Amino acid sequence: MKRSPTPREIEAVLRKRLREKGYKLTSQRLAIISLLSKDLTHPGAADILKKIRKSLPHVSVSTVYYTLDMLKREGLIQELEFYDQDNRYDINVSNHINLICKNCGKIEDFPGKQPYTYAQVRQKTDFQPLGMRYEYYGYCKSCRRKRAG
Amino acid sequence: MKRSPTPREIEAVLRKRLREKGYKLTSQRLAIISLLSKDLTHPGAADILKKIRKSLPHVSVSTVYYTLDMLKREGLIQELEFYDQDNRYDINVSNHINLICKNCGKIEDFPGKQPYTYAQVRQKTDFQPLGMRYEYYGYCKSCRRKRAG
DNA sequence: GGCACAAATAGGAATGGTTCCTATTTAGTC
DNA sequence: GACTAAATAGGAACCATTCCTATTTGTGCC
Repeated sequence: MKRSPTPREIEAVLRKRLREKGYKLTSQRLAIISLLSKDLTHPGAADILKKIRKSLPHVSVSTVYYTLDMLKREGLIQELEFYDQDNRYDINVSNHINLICKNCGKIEDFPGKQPYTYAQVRQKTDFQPLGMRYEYYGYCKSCRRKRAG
Repeated sequence: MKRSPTPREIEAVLRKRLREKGYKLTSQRLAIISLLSKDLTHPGAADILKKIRKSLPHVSVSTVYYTLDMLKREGLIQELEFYDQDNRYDINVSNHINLICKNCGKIEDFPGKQPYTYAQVRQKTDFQPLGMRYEYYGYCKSCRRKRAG
């Protein structure tokens, strides 16, 4: 059984990939990849900005977007768009199912596999998938508990 | 085997529901539900505005959004948010899978069933789903053909 | 260590889909 | 036809994201 990589290992891989591709390892970029390696709550651009400004107070909004866009283009992170919420960013580039709480905004990963493979979709419809999103909207355990009283 | 309702039947149901709930049947609303009953391409707000202005030239942007919001709140249509595209509106409120072409923007329905029921998700994770979205992004048949030459 | 240069950043302006505001208009009812 | 609450038109406001550009910074080289 293959264990999943630690935050430190994930971060090291990202640093290596960026260096290999000739990207400069600026303090802003290192802060962003370090954050995304550890924070698995799929933070949005505003969250990321707020958090990295704790160590780098003058980071600009445009730098965060520019960096996220670069990481996305390089396939190192995944950008997720959600219903009634800002975009979120996820270090997990594999396809998976998200459970999105309409009350607290938390996003969990669903422990189930992709139900139709790209090949199955292609075969059935002649549509060639390159990406997918699968999301459930509702209320998470703790928000249901609060509502019940 | 139950046949699917005709556009005329869908429209009649929407009119009936609105009247029952005490909504006024204005010319703008009738134009919008008539369009959504016939147009199964999941049009966006801008499309809808453009099309209904052919018969009602002074319809405002805000009316279109206000009406779509009302239909959505009443559960008569479904609002869909997409990656890199404006919102779209769909008369089909049942859960289904969309195939979205990254080239021409066309959205097809995938002829497969919902892979995890709400009950299954609830049971597995303690998360209570109320809605879902399942989408594949890629290239449709005709766009692949064009690209091949 | 210091230099040169392209790449990256900060800060602010611009964008554009959507929402908000409110005076005017209208569908439904009697 | 008149009344009234609901709906509409038009434009302003909003706000996440993108664009613009002068300044700063990492990297490679000496």
